[in-house]
Amino acid sequence: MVIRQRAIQAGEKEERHHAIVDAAELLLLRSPDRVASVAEVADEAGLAKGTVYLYFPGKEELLLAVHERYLDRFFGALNALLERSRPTTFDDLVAVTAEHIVRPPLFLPLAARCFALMAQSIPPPAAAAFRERMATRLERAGGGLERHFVRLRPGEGVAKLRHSFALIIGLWQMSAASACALSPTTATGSPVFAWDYPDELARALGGLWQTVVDAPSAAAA
Amino acid sequence: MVIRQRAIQAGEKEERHHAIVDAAELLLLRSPDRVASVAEVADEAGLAKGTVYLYFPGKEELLLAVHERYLDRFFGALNALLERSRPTTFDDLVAVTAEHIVRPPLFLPLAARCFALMAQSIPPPAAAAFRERMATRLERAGGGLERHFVRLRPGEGVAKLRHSFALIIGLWQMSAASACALSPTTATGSPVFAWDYPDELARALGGLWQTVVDAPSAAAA
Amino acid sequence: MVIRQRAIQAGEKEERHHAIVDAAELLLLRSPDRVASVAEVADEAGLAKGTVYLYFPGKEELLLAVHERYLDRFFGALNALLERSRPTTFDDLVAVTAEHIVRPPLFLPLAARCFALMAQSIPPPAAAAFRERMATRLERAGGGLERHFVRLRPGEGVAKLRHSFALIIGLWQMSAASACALSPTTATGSPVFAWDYPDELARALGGLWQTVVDAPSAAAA
Amino acid sequence: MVIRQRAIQAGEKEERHHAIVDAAELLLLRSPDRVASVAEVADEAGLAKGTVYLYFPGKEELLLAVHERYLDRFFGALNALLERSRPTTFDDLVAVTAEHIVRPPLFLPLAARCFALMAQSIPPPAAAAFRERMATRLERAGGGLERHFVRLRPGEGVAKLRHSFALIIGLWQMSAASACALSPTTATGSPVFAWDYPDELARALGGLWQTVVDAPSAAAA
DNA sequence: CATGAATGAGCGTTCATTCAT
DNA sequence: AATGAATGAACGCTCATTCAT
Repeated sequence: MVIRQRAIQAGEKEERHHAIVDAAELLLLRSPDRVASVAEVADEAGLAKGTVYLYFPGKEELLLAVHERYLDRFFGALNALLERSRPTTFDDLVAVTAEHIVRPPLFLPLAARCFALMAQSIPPPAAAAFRERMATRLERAGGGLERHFVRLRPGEGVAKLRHSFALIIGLWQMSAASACALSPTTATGSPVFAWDYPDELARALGGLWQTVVDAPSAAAA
Repeated sequence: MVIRQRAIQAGEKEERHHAIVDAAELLLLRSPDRVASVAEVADEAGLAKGTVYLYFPGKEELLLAVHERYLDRFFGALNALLERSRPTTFDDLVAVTAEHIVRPPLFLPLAARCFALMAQSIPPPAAAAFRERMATRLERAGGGLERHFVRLRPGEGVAKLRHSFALIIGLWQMSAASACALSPTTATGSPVFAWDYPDELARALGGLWQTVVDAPSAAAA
Repeated sequence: MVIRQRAIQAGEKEERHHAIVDAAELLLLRSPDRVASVAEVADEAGLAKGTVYLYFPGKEELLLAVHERYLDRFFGALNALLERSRPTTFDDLVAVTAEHIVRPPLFLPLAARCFALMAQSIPPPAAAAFRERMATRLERAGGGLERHFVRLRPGEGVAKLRHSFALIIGLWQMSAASACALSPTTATGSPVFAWDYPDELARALGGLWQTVVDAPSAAAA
Repeated sequence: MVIRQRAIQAGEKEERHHAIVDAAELLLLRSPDRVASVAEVADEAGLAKGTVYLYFPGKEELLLAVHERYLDRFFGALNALLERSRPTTFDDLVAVTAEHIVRPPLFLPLAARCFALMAQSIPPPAAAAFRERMATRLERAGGGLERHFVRLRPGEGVAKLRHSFALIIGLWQMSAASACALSPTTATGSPVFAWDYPDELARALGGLWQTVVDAPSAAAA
């Protein structure tokens, strides 16, 4: 095996951590239907299997790290949007969602898998730590939403975010489940399942946010 | 080595099929965190392992069959509601959901698992067949909704149903993921994740249906 | 892999069981310093790895089965000796020991390993079952000894047997530990460790049985 | 990343050596069923993993060092006993054995493990060196025994010691193997294995030494 | 001297699926 | 139709040891 430099400086250590997450992500992208084995991840990162375990307690946590990176990007963009001085519109929110959640091919399948992981394979302390980190981001974004959308009462920002996320995930799963049988032959019997995820999501979110967004002018009046 | 009667009669075949699904469901209920092996299911059903494969092409399809039975019960109740002569209220819908989706301990975890299955393990033809069967039920229920809720334009009944289902599933997964780390110590740092699924679901569905439901007087008029 | 006939008759099953134990024994003999992996054993037996687990709950039990077969042979010979009509002498006992314990190259190393196994890796119920089976043989042999050696009071037969076995095992371990460093260069500094196991064992057993054996004529007189 | 003083002084070197053995012993005592990893030992000693390898060629030798320390204590006490001016009785010997071998919770399990080690994992030169050191102690003690017990002919002192040691070790292993399955339920079918190690050992040693000890009057005469 | 990051061989076990009987 | 014996791929994790710094 290629012996890379040892990571002795703190910075180098973070780099290694990063490299492993990168490798895991790459492999996930390359074959979306299966989770790569730790051996494959290590190989892709140019490290030995054991080395992965110096940086992650286990395979689950590694997967979660990939997921968290995507979540961070999304929340980063969302909070940037909400903390600008300009007002934020519903369309802005949809755009951020499209950009960071719908467009990356990994976000949604990974999120779905990680929900399952959290509920069974991740050791409770790690799960709790993850949850706490997410809570911080959620609260910040929730507060931001309440500032921009005056119809949201205190606490409703976080709740709306939660419901939106649930909708995004749930709808994607239904879409993915439906889509699997469609590709080879386009012979779709019923049009009930022939819908496009991004469009349908926009409509669904529209329905969920309708009363919050509908007439900002009215609130201003 | 008990050699059972052959299930020659058509009725016996269906009975066997049923018995296997029953066994799978029972085992799923008995230990919710793991999926029973085919051997266990066969054992519970009083059959040999190989016999299960005479009735189901594989383990996935067996799981799907359990899921479908729950879905059938739900759609049966929903369609019964919508096809009565009396008007149906939003509260009626919530009640049916509570009764057939939230209350049974298996519906939601099974649904989440089956979505994942459909997207990767179920052979496309089987997935398509399942989808078709669901499509029938969905369309029927969607049409019923449009008759009872006049604000729903043609096609919106099915869409609203879809969105609701997505919300129900997505929110449950978030709830399950959060809940895992909470039980032992109630010391939750942030209240952002400390919520009750049924309550939160009611609120979320309320948000989604708000504009459809808001003015029942119109329907009465 | 070679697909052997399926073992459907009870006799065939025992044959398979036997074949696996044979394979394990052969591998143990071939490389005495390591325990073969289950894969190797299966391979040697011409079976698939999984098949081994149809016949043994785990690797430990397999090893124990090899050990037990040796023990059975020894106890078989010992009890045959004690249940003849002719009187049994101490030399007879030594001969049986030499034949079934000292001569087979596997008995002693395996016994030592199995003691360690019993104390940690074997699940208690299996260990208890093994112990019970041995208890039966021990008691029978102990009773036989008491009939042949009149100086042994009730219960002392089993005890003497136990002590003898402890001596046999313990001395062998000391011998094995000493021998390891002797083979390559015969340059033994001190003669304290330069002894031959069989000889030394005979002397040690002589010491242990001296008062039991010494003057049978006196007892007869 | 604490950088410790270099152990330049010879005294410091020995201290380090000692500290590592102490750590290993402590960990062995703390969890008797498993052998601590080198990392744990290093940690317990407040050193880095690599440092352990500056003081010991490998893990086995470390274990052996712990064992040897116990052996030294035993031989120290035994030789002190034998080199007093007062006569030594068999009961004195039993008492020393009880004090230094049976009572310390580590002696016997460690001895059993080390015998296995010697026979396979320890490199022959190290094993030979260990053997030599033990030979010295053994011969000295053997000679002492011959002075105190007149029935022992030249060379029999060492032999009797060897046999006793074999009996002590072997019987302990049988005891440990039997004990494992007894604790939870005292429902032991057969009493053949229900015996107490210290008692049984006393009886067994009594049998082995009987002819040597029997007539103390002769020594007194 | 001391460190600790990196290595990578090693292995028992499960279980969905097949197919000879 | 039913059985259940046989298959064999798949994989996470530990930990003694090395060696660059």
